[in-house]
Amino acid sequence: MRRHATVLHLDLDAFFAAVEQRDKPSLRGKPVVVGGLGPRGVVSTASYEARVYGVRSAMRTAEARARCPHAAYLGGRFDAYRAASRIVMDRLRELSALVEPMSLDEAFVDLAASDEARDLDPDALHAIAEQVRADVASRTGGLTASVGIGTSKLMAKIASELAKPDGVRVIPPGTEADVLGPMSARAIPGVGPATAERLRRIGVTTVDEVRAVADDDLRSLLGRSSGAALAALARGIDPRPVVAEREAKSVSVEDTFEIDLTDPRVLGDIAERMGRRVAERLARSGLSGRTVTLKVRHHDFETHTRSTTLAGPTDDARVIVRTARSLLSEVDTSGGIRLIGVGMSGLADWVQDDLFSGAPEKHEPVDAPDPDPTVTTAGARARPGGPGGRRWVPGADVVHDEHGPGWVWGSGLGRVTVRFETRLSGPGPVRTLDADDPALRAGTVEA
DNA sequence: TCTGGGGTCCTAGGACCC
DNA sequence: TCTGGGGTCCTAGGACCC
Repeated sequence: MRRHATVLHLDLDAFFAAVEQRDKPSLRGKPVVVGGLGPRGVVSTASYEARVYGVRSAMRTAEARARCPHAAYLGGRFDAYRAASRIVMDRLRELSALVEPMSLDEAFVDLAASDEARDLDPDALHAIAEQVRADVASRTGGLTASVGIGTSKLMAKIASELAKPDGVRVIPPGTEADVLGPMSARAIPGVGPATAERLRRIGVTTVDEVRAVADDDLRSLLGRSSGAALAALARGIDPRPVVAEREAKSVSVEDTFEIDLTDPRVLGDIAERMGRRVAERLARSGLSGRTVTLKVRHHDFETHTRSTTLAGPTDDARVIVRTARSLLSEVDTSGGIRLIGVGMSGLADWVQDDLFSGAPEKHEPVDAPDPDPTVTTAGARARPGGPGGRRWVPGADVVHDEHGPGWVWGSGLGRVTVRFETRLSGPGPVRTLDADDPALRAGTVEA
């Protein structure tokens, strides 16, 4: 725990709704709800005027309409939100170089890395927070923010929550336990509905009561990692640093349909479009990924994922789309599907084309495919086999046809062997073709 | 007119390797 | 030939956050 309160947390009040009220004066002072407007939409943000009627984030929009029929219901204008967010984050970076945005409307700032915040007594911190809030309001055209300051991310976040709306709260060092103790265990980040229910069943509802539980008991109740984390957080111990840049670990796109869909061809086309969007976003970020995941939510909300890990990273829309389609073909859609999604993980910040050009542009690929790749699928393991030289074929480690994925099994003497197999179909056809066959690069080898 | 979209982290089991 | 422990990778699911 830090000896000084050097972590600041800023949270914009009812952000999306506030931007709408700022840009449309007729909405000021009135209930505004931003969220999905379709039959299956949910509330993203409710203005404070709408909250009076019990409208909350994550509530179904239909229920919000029932509670507050006279509110303005808006679908959201993310370009405007992004622009406002950028202004706020820039202001925070004037305060300290170490700013960690958590979302468009929220960020942590490490004041220990600040030139401005040298004086760390509570009154001085209060003044800094008020100055930031005033600047945010003037630069964004009137948006209000709540600011909390404490000795850790946990305490700063708790403080901004206590400051809401439109306020400041500093939790001085040494007072953490007093502030935290009487609060609901739900106030601790990481304690959601499921964890709160488990705690309730052993008679624990407040932070003080969490603190009274032996660490070992918390671990056996919640798992090793979560249990240990909760035991520490309940005591105000939170060593998590403020981190300015975090690398993305996955990229995904998903969509809930207005009505359940059953036609595999329609669903396949949707998966195709999603795969393309994932590829675009990867390419725009200069990323590629190895694991393609298909997410399917059935009519009854049963949700499943299916994934395939490729032998090497790609941002090729054709490969992503074919893999997603192949995964979808394993799913029974006859009962009705309400959502599908396509995602990519196992990201690398280089793309396979770099290998072709022979010159990695940004970084040396630290986890580049082994020159003699061993390819793993769920149920089948293939390794480059056969006598004679073997050669890595960039971009062609996985190819597809109607049999599912096919793996480059081995190559040599200018020839490449491709074996088609999936977990479901088992070993399939084998083809041998010239190493420079364009179908290899294109991933369109047929069995 | 039940339950969004984009993420992160954790757990657990099986396969495989040494 | 049998047994086994530790580490890593992969898949799937769950909880959580904003």
